[in-house]
Amino acid sequence: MLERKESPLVSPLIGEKSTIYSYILNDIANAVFQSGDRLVSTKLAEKYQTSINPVREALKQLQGEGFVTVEPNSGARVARFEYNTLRDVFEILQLLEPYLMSWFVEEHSEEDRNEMESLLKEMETATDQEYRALDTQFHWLTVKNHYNIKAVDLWRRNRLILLAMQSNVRLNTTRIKQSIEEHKRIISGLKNRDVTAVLDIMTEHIGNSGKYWTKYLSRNHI
Amino acid sequence: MLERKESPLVSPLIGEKSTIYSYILNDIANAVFQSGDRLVSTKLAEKYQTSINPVREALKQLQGEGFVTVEPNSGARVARFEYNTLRDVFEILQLLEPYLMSWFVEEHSEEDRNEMESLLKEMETATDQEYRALDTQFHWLTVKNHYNIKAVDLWRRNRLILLAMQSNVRLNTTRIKQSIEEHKRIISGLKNRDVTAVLDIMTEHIGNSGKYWTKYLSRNHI
DNA sequence: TTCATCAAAATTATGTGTAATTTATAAAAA
DNA sequence: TTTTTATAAATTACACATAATTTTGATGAA
Repeated sequence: MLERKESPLVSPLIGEKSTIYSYILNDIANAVFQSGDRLVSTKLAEKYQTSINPVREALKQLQGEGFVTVEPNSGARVARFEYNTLRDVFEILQLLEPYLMSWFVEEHSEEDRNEMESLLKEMETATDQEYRALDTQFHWLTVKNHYNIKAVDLWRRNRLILLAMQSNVRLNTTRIKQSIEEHKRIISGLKNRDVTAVLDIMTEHIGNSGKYWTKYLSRNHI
Repeated sequence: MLERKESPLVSPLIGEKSTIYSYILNDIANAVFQSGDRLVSTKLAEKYQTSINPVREALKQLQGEGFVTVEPNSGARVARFEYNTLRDVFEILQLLEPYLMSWFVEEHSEEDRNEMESLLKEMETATDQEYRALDTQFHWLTVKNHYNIKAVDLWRRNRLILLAMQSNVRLNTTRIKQSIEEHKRIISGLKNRDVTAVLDIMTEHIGNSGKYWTKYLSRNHI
């Protein structure tokens, strides 16, 4: 189709790579197209060197997945990611993560844990952009093999919305340090296969993250 | 577009009525199109008296929502609803229902409760087809006004999948009686605004329903 | 200035036609 | 008989064209 700068940030969460669908989703997740932006099919067709029909179909699919809203006779927009959305997404993740995680605690391999630890090492020296990518990889590792494909997909989509909302914003150092600490505790809980301990940390982890972002958003009147 | 027999069964869960999208979704939810059936765009265009582009777009949206699978260069099919799907759907509902319900316990009006009681009355004399419709209405009442739109939508979609899987099958009388009893207990819990009691009954209710259907499916090797 | 009105431009919605691809069918070879 | 291969039919994918609708912007009246 067209030259596209790679978006390594989101890659694990977006499967197929070379479709208009994934181009647009990448651009949404990386805030190239931001909350509320109009997605004009003719413009997109030009951008991706194709005709409008494939674009419209991609937009319809993204509408079905909740990333795009389509107003009849008025066109498509990036879904509005604002305060309420963030709250809703976090609350859904707070239901999903423990469910997905409890399976992982029992079933994960030592290999998984090693991979997590190497991710954690990278986190310690990462910039905030890199940190978000690593954090995503870390959690993706804990959900991607779960038997409930629908739940995994759900998690993935909500996580992408978070990424889209956050990619404009810098993480502060305190929150990163706190977050790394929480990841460490998760790993040690996994080592002991201690389900309740891990779930406790997880809920705390998501809760803290949620608090951080809702505070951020309310401070900035989004 | 075209004459369509109404599908009162699913109506509350499918919003807009006169689009190709909702026609197809209705037909899926009512098992006119069944699990795995091919959805040939030319045929559908003919059926709904339109061209293939709108059909393709509707199918793409349904793909995004998980009702349809699309294999490139091979076409669309109704998503496969089988044993694993049922398990996954029930497990997701088991996460969602308590979350949505706990809000309803606190916030519902007396009017809501009256409506639920009149639904319950109808249930006592309903055929199994009618029973499913009433049951759906009953639960829809408890979730539709929740502030978390994403969660509500999620519930709605999973519920539709259940309907699609079950619309072929007769409910037995014992299960209906048991189910009515559970509904009664839910209402009385609501009256007392007793969150924990209602949630307990809910988990039991979903659990029983899940058990019934997984048993049914495994017995019939689906 | 502010509001209402109307025409032009932009954009969406969808119908039609064609190339590319896959699937189905049947004949030929093992 | 079974497998392979070739051909025809069906179907998808997409470019293009046109109709319908909305948005924009200019003009004139209050």
